[in-house]
Amino acid sequence: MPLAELLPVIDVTACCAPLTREPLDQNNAADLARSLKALADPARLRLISMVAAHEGAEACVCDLTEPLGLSQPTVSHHLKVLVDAGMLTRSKRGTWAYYRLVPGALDSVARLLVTA
Amino acid sequence: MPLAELLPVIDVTACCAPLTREPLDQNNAADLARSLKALADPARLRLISMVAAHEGAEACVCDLTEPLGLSQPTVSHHLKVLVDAGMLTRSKRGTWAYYRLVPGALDSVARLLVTA
DNA sequence: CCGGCATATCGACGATCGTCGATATAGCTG
DNA sequence: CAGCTATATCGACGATCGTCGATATGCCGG
Repeated sequence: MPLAELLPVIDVTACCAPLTREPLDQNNAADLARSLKALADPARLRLISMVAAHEGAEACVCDLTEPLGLSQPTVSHHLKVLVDAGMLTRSKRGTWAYYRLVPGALDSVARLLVTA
Repeated sequence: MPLAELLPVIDVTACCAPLTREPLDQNNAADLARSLKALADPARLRLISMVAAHEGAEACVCDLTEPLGLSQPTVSHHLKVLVDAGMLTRSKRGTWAYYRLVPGALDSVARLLVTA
């Protein structure tokens, strides 16, 4: 299963009950797994937290490459994975591409995991 | 990075602030990524929800193989991944191995994702 | 002690991932 | 227009993953 098969941008918001509430069917399991897979990488987690922490709650690739310690193509790749997963938005202004958290995206995933 | 490098059983409970609160350092990012990676598979998500939904909140491999539609070795493998990640416990009684949710394990992960 | 069952481990396979350097694209500056 | 800079895409590589069938382990009933 490729990280985000064909469709770009998953709507993480639209889903079901927490996974401990009732048995997950195959489709819901695949959707949630896709979201989790996008998050399940140290570089991407750090990117998310760096974007959130950056002034104005947005950051461009140039802000992220050096502190992350990975090459520019790799950073762009991870950002694309996060955008395709619906976790970040990309807005290009001039030469720069600015990334922001999608409000509620992380929370939707968290809500599906929580047991209470 | 192998799914759970050498140490069995991660203590998911002991960690830091939500990832949007402050920038994650490399170690915390790696730990959280390891937990998420364990969850980021449709079969494993369904196993968790099936265990939670099963009577007595526990289930043995024999209960899970057929509804999941995967071979017995594959199911055992996924269960081991979840045990090593600290999400499930295994207790052997006679010929059977019973798996249970670790209370709070999913919630700890969820707490790290939430932005509010 | 033997046969059968439940489970775990092993070894293999094809598929996917994370990373990089090289290159393409696009916008700004002069 | 020419050159620079920021970013994205491409193609490749080694590593990891999910799956399976075959086999090992461990337990129970006769």
